[in-house]
Amino acid sequence: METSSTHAIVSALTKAIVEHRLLPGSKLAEQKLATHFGVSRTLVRQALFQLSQNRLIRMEPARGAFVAAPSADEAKQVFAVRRMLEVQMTREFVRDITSAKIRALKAHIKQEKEAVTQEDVHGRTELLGDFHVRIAELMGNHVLAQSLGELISRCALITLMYQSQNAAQHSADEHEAIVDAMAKKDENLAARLMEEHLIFVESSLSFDKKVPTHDISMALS
Amino acid sequence: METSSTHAIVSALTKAIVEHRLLPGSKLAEQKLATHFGVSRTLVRQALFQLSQNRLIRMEPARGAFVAAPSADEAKQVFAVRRMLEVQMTREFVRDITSAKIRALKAHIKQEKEAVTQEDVHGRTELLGDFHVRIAELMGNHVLAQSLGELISRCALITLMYQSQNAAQHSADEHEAIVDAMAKKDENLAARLMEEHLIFVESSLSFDKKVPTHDISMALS
DNA sequence: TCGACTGAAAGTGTATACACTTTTGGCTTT
DNA sequence: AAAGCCAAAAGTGTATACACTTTCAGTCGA
Repeated sequence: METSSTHAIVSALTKAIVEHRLLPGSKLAEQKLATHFGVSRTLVRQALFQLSQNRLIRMEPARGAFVAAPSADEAKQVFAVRRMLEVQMTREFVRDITSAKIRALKAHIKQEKEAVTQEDVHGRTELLGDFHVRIAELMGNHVLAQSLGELISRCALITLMYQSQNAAQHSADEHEAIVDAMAKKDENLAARLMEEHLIFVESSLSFDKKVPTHDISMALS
Repeated sequence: METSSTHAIVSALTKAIVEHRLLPGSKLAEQKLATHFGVSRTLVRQALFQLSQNRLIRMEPARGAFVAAPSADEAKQVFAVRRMLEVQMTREFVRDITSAKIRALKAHIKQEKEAVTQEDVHGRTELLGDFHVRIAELMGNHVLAQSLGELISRCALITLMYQSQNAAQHSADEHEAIVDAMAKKDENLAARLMEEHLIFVESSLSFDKKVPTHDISMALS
């Protein structure tokens, strides 16, 4: 099972949602998606179910699927979990660090900075989130990487909408400071910086904006 | 959408898998499940997809669904994530503790001990896992509770199979010690006990046993 | 006797059909 | 002109159909 068709649909929709080409609240009509992707509603439904489990969309009985619009409260909870997880992750990462891992993270940050200066909004948001997943992967813990990835894409729905370029620049700088502390094997400093970083990201969000909705085929084309 | 039929199937299968009435490796044939639950394959497939996302089953293309058999390595990773998450959770829980929360946890432990002395294997495993989720719920963080719940049911597949009554008794005792430390608002002690507890649970597992497979209708009846 | 072939049975993957619910647009009524 | 109402259109929820793949039993050949 799990033929690649549905996976392709999930990926395309995830990307569109996280990049805010599909805005929170947008209706995702099954038949429209089906014709867009050239498949039957069956596969679209499978994809939508999967997305609803990732909390990227919500499904209302007999009414259909809509792009999720996480509440401020939910966002706070997601960030609280990320802090719990990532502070400890940072500590364990430092305990088992190698120069190769440091190099990998520094290379990543270089990419981030380029995306920021080029004002590549989609690219930069993806990279800024990937930094955290990257650490998990470098630890070799795929379960951690997956869990964290889900949490991050869940709040990407929020961050991307409201993160200014300034904040993005700041994030990249903080990533750099974290890696520097890691390189010095200063576990406590790295952990503290990571915590402060997450607190900063969270505090830089504003939840009082109103968002319009969007046309599906335009967003996916 | 998300009509309750599929949810009922997911619950029934989850329970059967976690309680080891369906053993790792068992085939879950769609038509058999469909007739068992009195629905069409459509709904069964939805349920199976959901379970595969929770990693309770794995699906092979054109071959079908099988109860997952997590590897020792995967189990280690899951426990590593749990430690990261729960040590911090314990700290934050202590910071915001009330006597009502302590009472709730103590009541829970009482139930655990009863299940252990009555050798109620299914009940005790559920309760021992629920203790951890309960803490998350008492913090009011549903995201945390859900994430943790998924991790726990994922390794329930492992723990239940191999946990002896001795180990279960020991777990309940450790839960008690943790709550005592919490009640004293000793954040460091509570966190350390939680970490040691998780290390103990993990170390008490053995992965070298072989498991037979099972008949579906027998397991679900 | 054992292994390789073969065809039927069983099972999965996707599309379609159809009942039922929600939405929509216009018509009536006040 | 605005509110309520009804029928048609659109959309969701579940079952079924059908093509294709895997599995398995039985047969043939070495």
